[in-house]
Amino acid sequence: MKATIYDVAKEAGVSIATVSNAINGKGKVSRKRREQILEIMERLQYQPSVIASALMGKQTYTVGMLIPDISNPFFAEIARAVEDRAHQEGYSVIICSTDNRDERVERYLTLLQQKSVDGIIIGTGIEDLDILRRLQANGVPLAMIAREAPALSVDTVVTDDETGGRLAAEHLVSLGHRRLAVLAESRKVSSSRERIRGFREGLSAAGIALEEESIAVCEYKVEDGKRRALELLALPPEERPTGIFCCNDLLAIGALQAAKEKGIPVPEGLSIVGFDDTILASVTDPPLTTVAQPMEEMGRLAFDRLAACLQRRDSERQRVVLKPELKARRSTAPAPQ
Amino acid sequence: MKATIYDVAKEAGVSIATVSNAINGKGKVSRKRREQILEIMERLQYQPSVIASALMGKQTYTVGMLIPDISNPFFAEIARAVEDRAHQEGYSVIICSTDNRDERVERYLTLLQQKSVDGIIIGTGIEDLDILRRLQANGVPLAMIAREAPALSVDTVVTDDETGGRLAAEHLVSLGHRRLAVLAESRKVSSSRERIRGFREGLSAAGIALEEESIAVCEYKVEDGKRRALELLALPPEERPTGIFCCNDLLAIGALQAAKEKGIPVPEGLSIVGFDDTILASVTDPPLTTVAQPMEEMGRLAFDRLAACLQRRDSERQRVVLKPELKARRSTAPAPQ
DNA sequence: CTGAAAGCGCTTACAG
DNA sequence: CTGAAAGCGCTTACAG
Repeated sequence: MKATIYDVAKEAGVSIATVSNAINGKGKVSRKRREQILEIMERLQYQPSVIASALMGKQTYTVGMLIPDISNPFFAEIARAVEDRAHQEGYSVIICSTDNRDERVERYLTLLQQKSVDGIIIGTGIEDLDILRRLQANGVPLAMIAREAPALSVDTVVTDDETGGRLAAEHLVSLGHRRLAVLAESRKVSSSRERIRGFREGLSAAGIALEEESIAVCEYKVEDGKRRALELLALPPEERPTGIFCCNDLLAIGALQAAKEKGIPVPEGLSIVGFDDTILASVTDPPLTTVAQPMEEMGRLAFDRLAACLQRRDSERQRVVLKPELKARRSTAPAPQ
Repeated sequence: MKATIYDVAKEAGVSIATVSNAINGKGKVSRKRREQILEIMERLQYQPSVIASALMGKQTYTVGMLIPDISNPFFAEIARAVEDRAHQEGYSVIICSTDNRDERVERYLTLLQQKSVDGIIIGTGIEDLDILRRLQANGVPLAMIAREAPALSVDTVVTDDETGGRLAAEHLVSLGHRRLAVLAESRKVSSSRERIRGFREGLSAAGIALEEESIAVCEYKVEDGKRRALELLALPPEERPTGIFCCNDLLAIGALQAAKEKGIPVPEGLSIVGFDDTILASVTDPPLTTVAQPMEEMGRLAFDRLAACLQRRDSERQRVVLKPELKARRSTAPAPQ
C-alpha cells in the first residue's frame, strides 16, 4: 500500500499535525524533528496526496486549457509554452480540444470544475459569454489567450490582431494587388474578426473595398480552407482575387492546395498570406508569407496572468497586447497584370 | 458558495447517503425520490466533487500522457486522438512534454502520482526502466504508445517499426541507391532503434552494408536534423550518401533544409525518406516520401488499452502492432549516376 | 515546539 | 427503500 501521513507520523513517533507542518514549513517544528521526518518520508517513499490536501481547501495544482485543437500546430506550440511555465511552478495542464463547438466547451468546463482545477486558460472561440460569466461567478480564475471577451473583466494575452490584419493588407497593396479575398475562421473567433477588420482598414486606406462576398468563412482545418478557396478561385481570371489573406496558416495551406489544383502558380498568379507563423509556414512549397505571433511568449504570459489570479484573487485584470510581425517569404509577389 | 451534497440533501429532506445513491444509481432509491433529487441538483447547480469521491477510493477520471514534445505534430496528432477517446469516456488528459529527459520524466511521474491519476500513457523514451517498474509496483495502470519496454509486462500499441525501416530501405534500394545514411533519434527511443534495425536488414538483403558512421544520432528537433545532415553532406560528392532515411518527419525537414543550404537538389541529387506522415510531410517542398503511422488509431487504441487496465486490473497485457505504410511522394528519385 | 480534534465532500457497508 | 456513522488523507485553528 502507498504510505500515508499516518505511516510517517507513527514511524517518527509524532502526530500527523507535526508531519504536516514539517512538510509545509508551517508552524514551528524543531529542525531536528523536521530532518528526522523528512528522512522517514524518503525511506517510506511517502508522496503527499494532492487530492486530500485539495479537499482541505488547498490547490489542486492543475489547470485546464481550452483550445480549438491540439493538433493545430499553432495551439500545440502555445500549449507547450504554457505547459513549460506551469511545470516550473508545479502545475499540470489538462488539454481540452473543443473544435470551437459550444457543447464541447460546456462539457469540458463542467468536467474541469468537478475536478476542481485551480484555473482555466481559454484559447477557444466561445459564442455564449454567459458560460464564462458563470465560471467567474463560481470563482474560477480565468485567462484568455489569443482570444478576447471585451465584455468581461478577465486577464487577456493577445497579439494585436487588427494590426496583424493591416500588415497583411499593406503588404499586398504594396505589391499592387487590388482584388483581394479572405479565408476567415468562424465568426465566433474574436481574433479572426479583428484580423479581418484590420485587413479591411488597411485596404480602404489604399482606396480598396473588401466586398462581403469575398470573405469565405471556414472551419479552421486545411480541407475547409481548400474547399472555400476553390470557390473563390472558380471565378474567371479577370474577376478572381489575385491575393488571399488567410486567418491562419492551416487555411493558407488549404489555399495553396486549391491554387495547385486549379493550376494557378503561387506566387505568380496568386499571392497568399497566412497568419501565426507556425512551423508549417516555413516548410510549405512555396514558403508562406505570414503574420507571426510570438507563440512562446503568449503561452508563458498567459500562464503568468493566471498564476497572478491564483495568488491574489483581488488583483487588477490585465490585458497584454503583443506585436505581430509580417514575415515575407515566397508565397507573395507583385500582382499579375 | 458552491453547493455540496449536504445542500442537496437538506433541500430534499433526505440524508446525503440517499443523494449519493441517487447520483450513482447505487442501492435502491424510489424513482420518485430520485427524480426529486435530480431536480434539486439541477436547481442548485450542484456539481459533485471529483476530489472528494476520489478520496473515497473512486477514480479521478484523469490520466497522464508522457510524450517528448506536444509541439511535435506527430505527438500532437496522437494526443488529439487520445484526448477524444478519453473525453468520450469522461476522462481528461494531462499532457507532459519530457524532451526525452529522464529528470523531467521522473518529475512528471511523481506529480502525476501525487495527483492520483487513474493511469498513464507513456510515449516518451525512457532509459531507466526501473522508473516504470516502480510505477507498476505502486499499482498505476500503464500503456505504452509508439515506444516499447519489452522487459516489462505492459500494454503496448506500436507501429511495426522494423517493417517501417525495411520499407524505407526497399524503396531506396529499388531506386538504385547504394550509399545511404540515417538520421536517428536518441538511442533511448526504442522505436528509433527498431527502425534502424529494419532499415539495415532491408539494405543487407540487397547486399548493402550500413556503416556505423553513417548513422547520425540527433535529438528530435528540426535544427538537430539539419546540423547532423550538414555533417553527412560535407563529404565529397562521390562519397556522400545519395539517400537519407530519417527517423521522423521533423528530422527529414532538417535534412531537406541542409540539402537546400548545400545546394544539393532534392530528389535529383539526394533522396530523403521520413517517418510518421504528419501534416508536415504533405506540405514540404518537395512533399516528403515517408513511412506513415496510423496516428489516430494508435491514440485511440492506447487509451482503450489503458481503460481496459482500469476496469479489470488483472487482465492480460496486450501488445498491439499496427502496419506502417510507405507513402511515396516527391523527395525520392532514382539515385544520381 | 507539539498534539487532539474537527472538518473538507464524498462513499460505503450496515442496520433498520 | 432510507439513514447514521465511519472513514478516505490531509490541514488548520486551538490548547497546552
